[in-house]
Amino acid sequence: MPELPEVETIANGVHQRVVGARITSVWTSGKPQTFKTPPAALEAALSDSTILEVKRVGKTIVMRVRPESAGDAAPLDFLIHLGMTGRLVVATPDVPPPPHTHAVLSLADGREVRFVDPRRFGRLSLAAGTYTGPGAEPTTIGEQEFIALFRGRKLAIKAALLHQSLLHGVGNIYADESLFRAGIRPTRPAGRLTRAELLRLREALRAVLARAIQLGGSSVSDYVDAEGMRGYFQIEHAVYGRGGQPCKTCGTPVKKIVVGGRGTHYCPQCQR
DNA sequence: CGTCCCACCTGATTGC
DNA sequence: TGCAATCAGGTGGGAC
Repeated sequence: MPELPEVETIANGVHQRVVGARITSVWTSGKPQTFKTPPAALEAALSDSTILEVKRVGKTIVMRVRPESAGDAAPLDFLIHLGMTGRLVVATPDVPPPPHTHAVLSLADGREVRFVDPRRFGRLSLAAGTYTGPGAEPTTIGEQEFIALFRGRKLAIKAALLHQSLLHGVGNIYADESLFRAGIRPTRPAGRLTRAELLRLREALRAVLARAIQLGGSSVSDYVDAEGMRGYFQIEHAVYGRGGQPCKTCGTPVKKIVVGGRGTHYCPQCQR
């Protein structure tokens, strides 16, 4: 479900609500697929800890906690990956937990942080040290570093943008939207793009992500932030989800194809 | 190692 | 209306 702008919106919203709160106990559904760290270990590590910070790294929500019990215990990173349908919501116990709730952190003030995930593609785990993610941050990466990511690569630029060990945080929507804004066809081999095209792509990506964060992300079906609010960037989508409809720039029908197994949208006129 | 493709799940929508 | 097929914002592992 969520890509960088959606994950950032959720992380910021949860941070505002729970920073400084103390986790008193943890409940888990025990569904094995959801837990990269065994549920019992998660419950033990997070119970009686204080939430120092909630932030985004790539598409992962990082909840940094300090264990209370063991005096000078080092802070710990609790990682929440939302997969396609995951949600992280702050609620009060009088609101019944929705179906597919897989983890609940009970806070000392009575509120709960709930992880809900119908398709169970999401993952919960503890990081060994400070989590830095698998790749580079698309919002802050420099020009030379960006260009170097794609050198010599034969895969389609669209597929390369989705490769999290290169750039983390970019998903299907923002790959398509940034390629449109840069005027680059998604099927082009990544290593064949010119320096000028890659610089355009870097700028397009930064602009698209910044604008999407500003609008609270894209709500394509059921994505909501920590407060249950929808995002509004989908209104500004130029190509994603617009197959067959006229290009907003030139009127040519937007094409929908499959690249790297993912639905891919582009304008055959504007993107070369 | 780089790349491709499919499995992993549930639910909403489309099509017959 | 009813039921089956198709599709979905993501990853990770196996095959080549």
